[in-house]
Amino acid sequence: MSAAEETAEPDDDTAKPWGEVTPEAARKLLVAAVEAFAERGYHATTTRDIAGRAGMSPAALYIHYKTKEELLHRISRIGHDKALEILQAAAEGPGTAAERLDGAVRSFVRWHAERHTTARVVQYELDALSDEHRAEIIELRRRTDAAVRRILNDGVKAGEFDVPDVPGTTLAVLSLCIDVARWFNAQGRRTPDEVGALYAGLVLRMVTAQQ
Amino acid sequence: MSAAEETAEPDDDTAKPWGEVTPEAARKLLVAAVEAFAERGYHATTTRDIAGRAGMSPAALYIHYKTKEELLHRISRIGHDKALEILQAAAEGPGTAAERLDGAVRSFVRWHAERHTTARVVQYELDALSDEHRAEIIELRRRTDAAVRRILNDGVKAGEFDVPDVPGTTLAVLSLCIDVARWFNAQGRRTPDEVGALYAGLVLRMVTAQQ
DNA sequence: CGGCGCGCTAAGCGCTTGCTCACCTTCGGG
DNA sequence: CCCGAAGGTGAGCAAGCGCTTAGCGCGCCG
Repeated sequence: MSAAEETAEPDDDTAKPWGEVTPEAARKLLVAAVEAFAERGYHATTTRDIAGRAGMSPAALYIHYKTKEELLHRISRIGHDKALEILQAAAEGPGTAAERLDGAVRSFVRWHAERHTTARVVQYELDALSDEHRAEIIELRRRTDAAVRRILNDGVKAGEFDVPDVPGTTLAVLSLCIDVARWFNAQGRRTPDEVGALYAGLVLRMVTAQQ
Repeated sequence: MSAAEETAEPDDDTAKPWGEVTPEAARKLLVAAVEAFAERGYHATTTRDIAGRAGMSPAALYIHYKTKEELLHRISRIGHDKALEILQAAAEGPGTAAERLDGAVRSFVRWHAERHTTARVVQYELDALSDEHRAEIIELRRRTDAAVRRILNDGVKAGEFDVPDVPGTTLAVLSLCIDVARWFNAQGRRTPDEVGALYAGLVLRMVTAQQ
């Protein structure tokens, strides 16, 4: 398994979204599950539906995953890892706090728009996870929150931002970005880039001193 | 049925949330369904669970509602009516655009926080509705959107606001408010009033000219 | 005070669910 | 050239699902 992973290029997870899921059949099943969960929700999706979308028999699912919940966990875990990676890269990057916040919101929103099927599963199907799996994911979300809070704190310290309630504003910024997954429609008028630019501008106004 | 409704005071739907659902047993079932749908989601909730929470047998549900989906529709319809009422009252009220926007966000957020179980069902279980019922609800949401957009347009016309993209900003404002239903926790540190005040302040910064 | 109708229940029907199991194919190594 | 592991299938099991139906208790009207 790790030998197969090494044959892939190291950075192709942006180009090929589920490149880290290694047996071909397991990836096909996982992609099918993402689509189905995003469309109908976890509980309304049957294992027969997932297998059918992947062009396989229902039993094939259980060769690669122990349960339907394990499939959801794999999706949620990989998605949260990606989300955290995006925000931490923005938080630890160069530039002023304003520039980093702009980049963070822009890329986080773009991810929620471009990959809104995945994001929908990642953000709205937490309750369906088992207790242990949910706890693991919640820890990742805590770190996501911390990355944004760090940018805001930096900006306040540098005098760039005027933010009376940093934790509350962190919540609002993440909230705004995450909700994109709920309403974004690929057939709609706005491209992911446009939404990212719009939202980054709005967030910067929220934190900038009013004069 | 209308005779029974007339015996209630005209304005008690704020004090007694589901006062408009008239046979006592039907209301108990609906309240139980709201709790169950909010906790587990529509598809993961069984009719036995709803009836059990209401202290009745599973069959009792079908005396008052034709199907489980009809229950969801009743909840969604009443909830959307209430949400629209809140925003239209704010939009058509007196005061400057800034004052009306402040009031709109404050009361809309407060509703999503205080009644976050109901709001969660209303905002996140649209997909489970039948096609006709979903179309009816989407029309209500269009009007909700229009109420906020009207405030923003008024503010721009009056020179109070600097909003380059009114439809996009309308989306963002509603998005911010709606997402409260996802994360709000009654055991958390913030009261609905505090969140409403915080969010109203952030939204005003989003639309106010920067100078 | 008899009986009628309404609100409710116990039991269960037909179906779908997540998941299993016996079996089949394919294919690289001795 | 056969063999065993890996990956797949068809059929089906037990459990749980939404919903129905036959019948029960009880308040109300003649």
